[in-house]
Amino acid sequence: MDETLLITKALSDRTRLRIIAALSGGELCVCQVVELLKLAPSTVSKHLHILSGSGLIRSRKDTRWVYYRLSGKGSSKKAQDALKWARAALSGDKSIIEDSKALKKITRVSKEALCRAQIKR
Amino acid sequence: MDETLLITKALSDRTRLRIIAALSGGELCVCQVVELLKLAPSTVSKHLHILSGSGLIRSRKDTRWVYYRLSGKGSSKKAQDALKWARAALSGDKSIIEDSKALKKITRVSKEALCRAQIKR
DNA sequence: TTGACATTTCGTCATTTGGCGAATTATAAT
DNA sequence: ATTATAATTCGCCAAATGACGAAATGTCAA
Repeated sequence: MDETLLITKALSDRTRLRIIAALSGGELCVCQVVELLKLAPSTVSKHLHILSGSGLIRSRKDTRWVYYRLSGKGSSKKAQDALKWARAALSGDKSIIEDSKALKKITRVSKEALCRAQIKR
Repeated sequence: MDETLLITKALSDRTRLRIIAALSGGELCVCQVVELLKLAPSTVSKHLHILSGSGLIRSRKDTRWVYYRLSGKGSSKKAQDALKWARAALSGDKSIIEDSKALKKITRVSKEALCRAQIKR
């Protein structure tokens, strides 16, 4: 029951649902999620930590950046099924659609503005 | 997103997950759920209220007793799918199995001991 | 009608949660 | 080496949550 509870608790927050939906479009680095949510980096980091702990998302570190993605194969069936439900439940949601629009802009400019160092290489 | 959040919040508590699993065996009256959970009636009532508000369960009043059941057709697809996921996630869980054993005893004796008035009719 | 019972509502309290900024860690640029 | 950047951890605070008992509500029994 503990794993199930970790999952439902992870999904029981508006911000974390937004993160799940945002990651449905592919992996994002923390700074991009911060830009989308307009929350303090420390706050976002905590949410990502909670989602990670539930097995719903995974992280990968690339030099200075940490990228998060929805966890696919390799995660538990419970987590996969929960993700499937959550993504379906959120699809079509008004605020989620706005988020994905905002995300398009963010991923377009992030390489210049958000992560300036990245473009300089 | 609000309905989705109501559902995930409803599922994000150990006691409420136990209630969902308990109702998988069929409807129960509040006093039976109280007996199973060993919590104060007021506490159980509040949990049932939260689950009702999310659309995951429904109630029916029969004279002096109120019976709760998992909501089926007629509830939203989100709720139905969430229930399906939750029930699958909980099936086989150790503490849930113990609960269902305890429930067997409760439903067997409740008509005599728990709801004495009921047998007197 | 009076009393008993099932359930809910209300008020209270301790714990958890979500937010922030400051400090810390790790990595890259100068 | 020093500085700057991305992310995390820590400590703090306000708000939400889950527990209880007392009181209120509605229904049945005597």
